[in-house]
Amino acid sequence: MKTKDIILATAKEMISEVGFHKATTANLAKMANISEGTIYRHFESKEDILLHILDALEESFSYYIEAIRQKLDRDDCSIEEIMNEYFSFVEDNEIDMKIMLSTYGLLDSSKRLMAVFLKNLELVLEDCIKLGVKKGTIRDVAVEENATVVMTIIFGLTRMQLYWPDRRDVRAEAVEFCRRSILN
Amino acid sequence: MKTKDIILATAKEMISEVGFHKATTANLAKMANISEGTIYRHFESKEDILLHILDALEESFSYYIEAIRQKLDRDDCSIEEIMNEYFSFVEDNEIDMKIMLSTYGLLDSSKRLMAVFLKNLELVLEDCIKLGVKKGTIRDVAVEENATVVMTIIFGLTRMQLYWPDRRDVRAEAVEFCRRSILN
Amino acid sequence: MKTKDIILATAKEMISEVGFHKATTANLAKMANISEGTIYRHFESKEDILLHILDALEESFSYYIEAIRQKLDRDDCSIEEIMNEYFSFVEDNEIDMKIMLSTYGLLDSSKRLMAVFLKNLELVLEDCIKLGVKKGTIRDVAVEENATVVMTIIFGLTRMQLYWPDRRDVRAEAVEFCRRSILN
Amino acid sequence: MKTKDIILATAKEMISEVGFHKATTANLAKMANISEGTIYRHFESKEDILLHILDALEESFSYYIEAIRQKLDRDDCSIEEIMNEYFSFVEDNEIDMKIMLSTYGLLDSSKRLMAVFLKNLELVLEDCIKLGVKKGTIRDVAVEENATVVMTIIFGLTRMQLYWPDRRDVRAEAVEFCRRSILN
DNA sequence: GATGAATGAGTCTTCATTCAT
DNA sequence: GATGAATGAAGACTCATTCAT
Repeated sequence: MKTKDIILATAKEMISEVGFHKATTANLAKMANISEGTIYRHFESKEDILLHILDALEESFSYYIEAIRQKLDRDDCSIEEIMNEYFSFVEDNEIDMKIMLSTYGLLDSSKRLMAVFLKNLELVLEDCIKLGVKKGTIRDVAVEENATVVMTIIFGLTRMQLYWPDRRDVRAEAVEFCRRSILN
Repeated sequence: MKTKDIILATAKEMISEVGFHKATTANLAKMANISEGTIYRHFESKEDILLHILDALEESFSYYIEAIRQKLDRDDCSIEEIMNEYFSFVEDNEIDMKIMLSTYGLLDSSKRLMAVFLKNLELVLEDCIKLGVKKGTIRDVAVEENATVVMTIIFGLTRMQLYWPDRRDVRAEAVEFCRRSILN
Repeated sequence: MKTKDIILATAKEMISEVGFHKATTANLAKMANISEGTIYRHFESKEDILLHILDALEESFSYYIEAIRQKLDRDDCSIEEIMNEYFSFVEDNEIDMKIMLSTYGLLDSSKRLMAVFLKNLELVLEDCIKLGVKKGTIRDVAVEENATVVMTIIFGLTRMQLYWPDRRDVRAEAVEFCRRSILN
Repeated sequence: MKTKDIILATAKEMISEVGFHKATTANLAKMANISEGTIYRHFESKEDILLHILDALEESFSYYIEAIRQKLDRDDCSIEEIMNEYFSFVEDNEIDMKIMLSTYGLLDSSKRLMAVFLKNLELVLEDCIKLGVKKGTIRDVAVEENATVVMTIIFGLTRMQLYWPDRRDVRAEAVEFCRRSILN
């Protein structure tokens, strides 16, 4: 494992656990078993580390969205699929997601990325609902508003899952909840 | 207005706007038109200020819960009422809510208070659903799981509302969404 | 003596002796018997200290120039007087002058101030020579060019005096040198 | 061009442009298209590079002085010749001269070399004036003091020329100025 | 000879907290 | 109660130098 990746991995762990501010360069260096100076050989600044983490997450997310889009194009995608795949995505990117959520307000990039998440999730849900309404599998509800509601539910659920892992996992019930509400 | 309240009010504004870390005691003193030393005559530490803010919020929340409970006792409370009243509560305590949400992860007290919010909201929803099921106004769904789902929706929605005020307000649609899902 | 003045005085001494770079905030604090933090209560940055020193020097210089100008207005000023008074000025502001000369190249303000010195000295010499030529006490030489030459001599001499105090003091001979060259 | 010479040439350029402190080994390596480690294969330290530059300048200067000395021995040298040849010397060694002048105060070697410049210039001027006085071409002035004055003028002029290249060039007028003052 | 990653001491700066007045 | 100057520990970052390859 390259030093840069060690730094990145250690930083991910630290930031997700104690937050960006308490993840100091001194602690990071100690935990990664490198010197503080080495951090700056691989990253321009402490913020730059965060940027790299967020960039990687953005790329991962774009793949998820791309996969959903392809299914939508093949007319082969349901709300529950979007939800479940997103739940999987979050599980696979747990640490990065926590970092994005916890650095919102600290960094423009973080806020921007979160907007990308919200917008894209909303758009695929819109398209999916539109399709469902046309096919008759989904009730004739206001498309945009309901897409936003479902997006909000998804987002709220994953946040709960990430930050309160001890709580009852209701993702499956949430899917059912949505099905009952908008499926014919 | 007493000095202590001036400090509290100024701190609220600053913390909700720039976050706990960037709200320095120096800035706080300047904005409150007092000296830095005075802060420490009224509070033990910077963290202590936050604690006071959270305590006040907890008290406000307890009134809200109490009101709901009384309605429940009179058998006079619906899911939408709980939701709408909570939305009102959040609107009335916008700044404090933002502070709680943004200091989660920084302070144990903050996390504890949030657990109080989640738990209480969940409990009243549970009772409300139980009652509804008994009365036949609500479908025969798993009570606890659905209470958790609705709670998650409510919580996700208010966070969205607080942090993305520019986004479409879908609180009314969300209420409808829930009604369709669990009402008979 | 106020803390700010203690810092300023200590900084002057240190910078003039070891240079701006080696005059670290840690050393400054130690030598001034204060903590490093105190420096930043009185100055915005290390550079800001230097700026204060240069500003004070600029003000002192403006008084010197003003005095010369008044003499010129009264038609009561000779080249040797300008030279001797400037030598006195430099002696009185020895440390500050050394700082200006040694921070040239580090700071725009320093370069700017030096330009002020050169220009003003040059201008009063020009006026003085012009007057002398008119009165017939000075030979009919190119005014501007000779003013520049004399200014350069003065400036070179004072630098030598400041940085090589062990060298033979030839300020008096330099005055004579100039008199022989341009006086009738 | 050998690696050592590339380093030397690049260092000269950098140091004269941005100063010794801002000319970091990292930048130097980058600009010279070598690795940082290579610098230390050819020089003991960053300071050592400066030493080499100064040594080379000292050697060049010794040739200039040697040439003047030979003319003096042939009784074939005037003050203006010494001045003009020195001006040429400085023009030919502009960068090195700037480095010496700007590192004075940073390095003992630099100060020592400057003393060599001053002393040698002074000595040849002394001998030249002595000769002139004997031959009757120069007035009967105090030899040593006037040598020092002329040396100071020369040194001040070249510094001005190097650091304020935009200023009016008065080297020719300065020569005239000196001629008027001490020539018969 | 050359590389370039790694080092760690040192730099400026910030900020919650204390205390004499 | 109030002040505000002083503190000092800790923060992010820099850079000359080393060393295994």
